[in-house]
Amino acid sequence: MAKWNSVLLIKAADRTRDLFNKYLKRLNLHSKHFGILFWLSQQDAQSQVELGERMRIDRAPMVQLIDYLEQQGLVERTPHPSDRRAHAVKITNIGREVYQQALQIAAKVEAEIFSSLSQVERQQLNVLLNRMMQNN
Amino acid sequence: MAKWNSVLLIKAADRTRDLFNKYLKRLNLHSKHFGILFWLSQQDAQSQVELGERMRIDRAPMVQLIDYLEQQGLVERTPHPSDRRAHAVKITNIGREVYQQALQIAAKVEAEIFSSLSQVERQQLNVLLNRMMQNN
DNA sequence: TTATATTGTTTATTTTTTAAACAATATGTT
DNA sequence: AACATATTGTTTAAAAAATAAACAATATAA
Repeated sequence: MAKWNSVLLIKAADRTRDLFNKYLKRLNLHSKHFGILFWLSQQDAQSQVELGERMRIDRAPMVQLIDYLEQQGLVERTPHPSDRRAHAVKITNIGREVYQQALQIAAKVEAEIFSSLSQVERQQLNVLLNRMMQNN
Repeated sequence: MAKWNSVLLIKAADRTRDLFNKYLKRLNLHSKHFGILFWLSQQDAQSQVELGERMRIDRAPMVQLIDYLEQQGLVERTPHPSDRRAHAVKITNIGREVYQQALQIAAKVEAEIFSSLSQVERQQLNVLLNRMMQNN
């Protein structure tokens, strides 16, 4: 009986997201919020549309997510240097601190979710997933 | 810069599900419907709660999903042999046919999603994901 | 027997998504 | 320059989905 990678992939991801969301509640955050902080920590001062493209979130719901993070003081909307329509969303110092805590949670989730895999296997998985996601 | 397996996993799964849903529209199905047919083809005559447990879907929305599949003639509710509260949901002959077509779509999705991985790597991924999902 | 739990269902509530419209600005074309 | 078209962020409305609560029927446990 063949086991479909796509089925397994979706199942594993659902479980991971659920667990992550469960733990993130302690920081009053959702995995989508984490995603934004993640991408901003990769590259600061992105527009809302840019963030949405990376996260496959439409700009309409993105407004609320940024609203929430801004309200929590974790990011701020600043004028975009080259496009007056857009905002350059920046992570704040507090945002960086909270993101560090979120990273610890992420580490905990990883430890839990991938507990049945050895370090080498986790690295293997990383290589495979990275390759899959290469084109965008 | 560390890439988190959990982040990659969720992203890969989202992309996979989106693509699968896109193709499944041709059969007027959703990936959740496919999931039900998948599990019924693994083991027929399961109760709605059983199916829901496997798929992490509450019994309330499960009612509608089964309604839809029944309406399409792909499954039928039959009396449960040992529990008069429950239904034994069975896949029909038509359901089996449509499921075969859905499998072809799944194969196409797999081919597309995992195109950057070799056969050996796909097998590797399969082993890793299976191990992760082992406990339940 | 009685109390408690479970299955399937319906209804209502809440949350999310998606779509549509808008002003401001940007880009592309003539 | 002038014009048409596209894009960004936002709000609002509409649609879809998830969650919760309640219920009858039946099952299980005390």
